[in-house]
Amino acid sequence: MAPGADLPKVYDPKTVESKWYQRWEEEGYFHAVARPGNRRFSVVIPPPNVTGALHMGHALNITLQDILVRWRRMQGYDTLWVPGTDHAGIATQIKVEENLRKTQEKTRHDLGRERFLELVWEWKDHYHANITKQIRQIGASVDWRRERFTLDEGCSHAVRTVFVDLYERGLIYQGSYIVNWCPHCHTTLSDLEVEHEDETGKLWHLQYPFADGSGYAVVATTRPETMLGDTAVAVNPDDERYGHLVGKTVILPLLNREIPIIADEYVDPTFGTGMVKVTPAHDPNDFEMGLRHNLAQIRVIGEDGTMTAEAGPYAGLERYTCRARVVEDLQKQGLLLRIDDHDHAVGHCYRCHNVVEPLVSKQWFVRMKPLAEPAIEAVRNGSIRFVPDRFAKNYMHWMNNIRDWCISRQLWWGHRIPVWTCLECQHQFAAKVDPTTCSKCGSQQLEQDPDVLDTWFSSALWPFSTLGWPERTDDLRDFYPTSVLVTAYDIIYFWVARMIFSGLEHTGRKPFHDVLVHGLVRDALGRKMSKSLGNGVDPLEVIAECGADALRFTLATGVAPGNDTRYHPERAEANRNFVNKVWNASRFALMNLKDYTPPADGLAGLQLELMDRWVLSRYAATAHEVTRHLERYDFGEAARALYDFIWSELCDWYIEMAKPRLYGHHGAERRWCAQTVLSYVLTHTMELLHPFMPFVTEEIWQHLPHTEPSITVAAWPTPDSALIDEQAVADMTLVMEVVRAIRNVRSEKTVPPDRAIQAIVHAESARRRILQEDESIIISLARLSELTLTDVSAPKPDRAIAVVAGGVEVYIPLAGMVDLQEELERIRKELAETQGHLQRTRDRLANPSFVDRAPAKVVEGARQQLQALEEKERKLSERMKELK
RNA sequence: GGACGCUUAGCUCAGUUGGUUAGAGCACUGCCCUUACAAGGCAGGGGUCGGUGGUUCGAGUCCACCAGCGUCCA
Repeated sequence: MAPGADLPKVYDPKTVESKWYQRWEEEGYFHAVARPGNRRFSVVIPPPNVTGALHMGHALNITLQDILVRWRRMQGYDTLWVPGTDHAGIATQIKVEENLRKTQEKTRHDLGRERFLELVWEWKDHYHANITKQIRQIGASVDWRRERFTLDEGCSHAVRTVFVDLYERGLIYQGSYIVNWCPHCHTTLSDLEVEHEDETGKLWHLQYPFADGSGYAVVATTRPETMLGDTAVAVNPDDERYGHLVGKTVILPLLNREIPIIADEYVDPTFGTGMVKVTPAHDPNDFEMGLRHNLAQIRVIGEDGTMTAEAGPYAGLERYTCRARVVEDLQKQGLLLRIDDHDHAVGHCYRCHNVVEPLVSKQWFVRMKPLAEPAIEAVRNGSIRFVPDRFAKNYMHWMNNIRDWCISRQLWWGHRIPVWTCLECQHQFAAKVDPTTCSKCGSQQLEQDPDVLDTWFSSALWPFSTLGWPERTDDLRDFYPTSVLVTAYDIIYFWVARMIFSGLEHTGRKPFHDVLVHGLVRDALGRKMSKSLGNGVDPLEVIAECGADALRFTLATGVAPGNDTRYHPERAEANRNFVNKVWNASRFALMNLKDYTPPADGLAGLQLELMDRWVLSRYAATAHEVTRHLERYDFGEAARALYDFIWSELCDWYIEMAKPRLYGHHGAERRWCAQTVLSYVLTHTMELLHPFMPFVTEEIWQHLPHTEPSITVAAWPTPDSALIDEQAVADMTLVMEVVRAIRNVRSEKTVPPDRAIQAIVHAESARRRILQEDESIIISLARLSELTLTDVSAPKPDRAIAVVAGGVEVYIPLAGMVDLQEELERIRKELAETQGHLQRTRDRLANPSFVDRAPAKVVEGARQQLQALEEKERKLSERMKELK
């Protein structure tokens, strides 16, 4: 497009965003190609739930990744960002089941496994289109040609391979252990999937009569219904109160079962009475105790949350109804000693939030200890780096205390466990390919395990399964290990830890170099966004209102590394305004670049003026700063540097200063020079801003002189350090200070903006020369009718307001507006401030320790400051005398 | 019980290896629809950085303890 095409006055994100994303995708800019010998940058997206909708957390996660990916792509890396989605076993199955119940009043069992799964796949296809569209709307520069799904053929193959390998090496085993059971979702959960919440409950003190009739053992419990499954009473072996009881038996009330009193270290003598009931089938600790003492496991609560036949007269009762009945019956029998209030942690299902029931069940587990060791080492020795590093501590703690991972789920939606049992010879074996005959006896009577794997089992393989593992693909060779994994801290254990040990175990290499951890997006009140609270903010709504660029910038600037952030609509609006500012500055530039032809040799050979050298220096410094911050994953700081440069320097000063030249008031040559600098700075600033705001920057950049077809593949700016010009910055500061001083006086005296006033500046020759060069700038920016520059020795004007700025005296004769008393007061105040500051600086420099020990640069800075302050004080004092 | 985080302007938050007079957005005050932008411009008010003690020439920044809030783990 030709430079200078007319642009609308207000930026409209909608048309621009859809247009460019489509173009980028069509042109294949996001498609990664590994060029021999080139640097690589690869990322796999944390796969969102395929049937979910993107929330603010995803938007943040995707934005941060996209900033990194776009930046590295521009830096020339072969950049791959693998997109994809997760089948999310429980969450998805629940949704489809609910829908089935609502629309057809059927359960999955009515349909049968095969038909039900067909339905889930349809459901998945429908929602998949939705979520990938959302990822596009945020602007994610992912390689759609490499999109993956955790249940697709390749991922499934990887899952099979891993499972069979671990199975055959004895690292996957089946066993009856106590597991977390969700009676609502009808499946086991891993320890991680249980959320503990403190609840106010009761502590019931129950009396179990000794079998010999010598009295009662008093036990305290928070779950009296489990007493039906008690198989012992335990005391601490060191508890002198009860030592003599060990070996005796009690009669379990209600069921009249005789159970032993045992001694076990686990019992806390200070809890309750120091005697506890032991229910090995329904409590993790009791389970362990049961194993140590060879106690029977009597399962009295069933998988649907009702009491089993073992509960005798209570069989069939719902667990809480049973609790009430047990308490009532014990009370009737006089065996309920008392009830205390008691706060305790209760486990809830992280999906449906019902109370989880610990029960003994036959499940599949991964033996974790051997897998954890290399995973611990990789983080310990820095091979894998957490950013911020404090998260490594959490990881280590969890890994060091890791327990075996229950991986079987009683669901249909997921990777079915690839284990078959021969109905003839009972041989059990795992297989990568569905077998038709028993590997031992050849029988065709095979039965596959009905359960599926924990969704996280497949997610754990994501960084390499998506690249083609276990095949030795080019992608695996070129892009694995991935560069960085970007994720929120709430899934470090669920996901990051499991990817690390899986990667190390199965590929022999770490899955990624860095783990960039970010926080959660909360609502304006600091609450976690959730469906039940209804406080979630839909990122797409924000995009509709403010544009994707504004949303991205809001998310990028609102975060400190690893910390949670609150979403405030006002901030998105503020950034929408920033996008509009960028738009309008560019619009102005383009209006003044209509007939512009850039020089062949860049900036060389231009007659650069002070303002040019200044803005180029500030631009170069900004470019270095942005790059430095990105290298440290400091998105917020990088964005802030750009925001400040663009708004406070480029817009507020450079563009304003350059206007007379751009309007041609100073001839064609000076106009062309200003055009060149403006075009250069704007173009490269758009490039720096592009990772944060991909859409608006592309739209603007396309209107500016360019060679590459798209800003997405433009080179990341690495400005020549020679552009850094400290002298220009210092000189420009003087000009700006003089302008500000005059504006300040105008404002205080409420001089109407359209009234031009006079100013007389007394300055020594060096400063006078600088001001002389930019005389016209000062005149236009401060709205002067006349600017007189004279030597400090010249007589001071009468009846003028005087201010000291940047080491020069500025006099503004305002006939009839100068109030002597007011003027004296103002100067007195400023003098006092100056003297205070001066005193502090003198004190510092008078301190030999400071002069000796502080870096030379700091001391030199203080000396210069002292000089400036002394000069200012002198001038103010003189003025004071004159007025008196 | 253990670990971690937070506490900075009225509100929400930044503050990169300790270094001048601590920043931003929103809100607030005054002037202005000046031909890029009123989703804007110019000028301004406002905080001593939760508390105490310490290290240091120098602490919002490092250390210790305390308080409040929050999160994770057990």
